[in-house]
Amino acid sequence: MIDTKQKILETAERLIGEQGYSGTSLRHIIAEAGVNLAAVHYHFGSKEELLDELILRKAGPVNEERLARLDRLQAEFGSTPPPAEKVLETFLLPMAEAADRDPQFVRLMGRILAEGLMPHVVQRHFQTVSRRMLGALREALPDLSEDEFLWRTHFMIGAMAHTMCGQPDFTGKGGAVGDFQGRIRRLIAFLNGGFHAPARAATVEER
Amino acid sequence: MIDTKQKILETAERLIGEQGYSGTSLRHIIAEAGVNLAAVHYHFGSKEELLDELILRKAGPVNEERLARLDRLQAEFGSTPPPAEKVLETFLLPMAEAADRDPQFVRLMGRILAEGLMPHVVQRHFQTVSRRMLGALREALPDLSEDEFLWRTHFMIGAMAHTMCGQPDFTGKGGAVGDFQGRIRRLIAFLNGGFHAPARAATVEER
DNA sequence: GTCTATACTGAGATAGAC
DNA sequence: GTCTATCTCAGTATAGAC
Repeated sequence: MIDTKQKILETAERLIGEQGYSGTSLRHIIAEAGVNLAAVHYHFGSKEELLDELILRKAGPVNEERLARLDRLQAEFGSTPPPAEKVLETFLLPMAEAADRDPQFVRLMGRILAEGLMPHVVQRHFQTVSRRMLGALREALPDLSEDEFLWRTHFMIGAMAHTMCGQPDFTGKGGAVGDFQGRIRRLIAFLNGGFHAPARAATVEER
Repeated sequence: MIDTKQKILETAERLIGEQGYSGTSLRHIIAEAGVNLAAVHYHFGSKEELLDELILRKAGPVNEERLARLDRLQAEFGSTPPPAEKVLETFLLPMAEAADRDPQFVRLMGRILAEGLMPHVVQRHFQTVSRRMLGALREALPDLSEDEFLWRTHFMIGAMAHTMCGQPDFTGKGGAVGDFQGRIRRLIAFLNGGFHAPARAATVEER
């Protein structure tokens, strides 16, 4: 049945989004999906390749949207590089919009990034978009040293991953659980401030 | 042998720091330490409690140093709240100094935070210091709304965790693997910029 | 009190029957 | 394509040796 593969994908996405990759066993997935354990290995090969397929299906459209928006942004600005905040928006807003449509997926991606698992899988699906985004960001921030810039993108990835898979402890008051766009707009403002901060480390230790 | 417990702790710290908590089996630990599997459960009860003991031994002194520095900082400033950057330093620098002495531990802690595992264990060891730090940070940033402040601390945790357990991809050039203090000073500058960013993402840059 | 030997359950993976 | 049976290795539990 073609349904089998689809049911595995849907169930895996939901459960991994809820409990993380390591926290979700194939046996849990197949029980909820009502399929046989060996079917997973027949259709995907391994648990890791199941995740790979999941990422491909969900992240692909988002990454295409990102590249399209960056194209438009750079065309709009012509020869002058677009400001960092605009670049951050083309990178982060498509994900936020996808998240409000499909919250499971973004939590899944956040968990993958945060857990640091399968870097080769992540790299394969995101290296094109990340190379272009970081290039555009670099042009917007020509005054930063190369090391400083790389570290700040590292900080950005960490903040982004953590934001994708969780929320702060709103003790007492509920705090909007959904509303990824609002959350991501806050993140963009924060990151923009961070990227434009004076680089004092560079003055303390020279490189 | 009393050495058994110590050997388990040392080996576990090293291996978990290298491969993560989930990626390190007890059987790998006991093989390297040259002890029996059941000895782990005799001394610690479970893999999770072994990690708990590890965190207690290593994070305890760092957290005491953090609180002591915050005390001194607040005493120094009297009734006016110390600026955010100073508060961030009292929170982050003790960890960086410990890291340059003992790199394994900070990578271990970063992995725990990033993997999002055992939140109750993390909470128990860090709730005192985090409550005081966030309180001091809040006083330094009275203009932020409560939600905005909470989200920004969330971004901070993500950037911090990611920075503790990894480094950017210095393609080609090596990039100092150690030097946690330099890395953390860069992070402090970045976070300080983020915390002081205008609350709503403006269409036009103003910095 | 400390540790060893051993067994139990559940994880991912695989071979082969249908 | 699907399913049963089985393999290895994970964390855990316990009885008993010293």
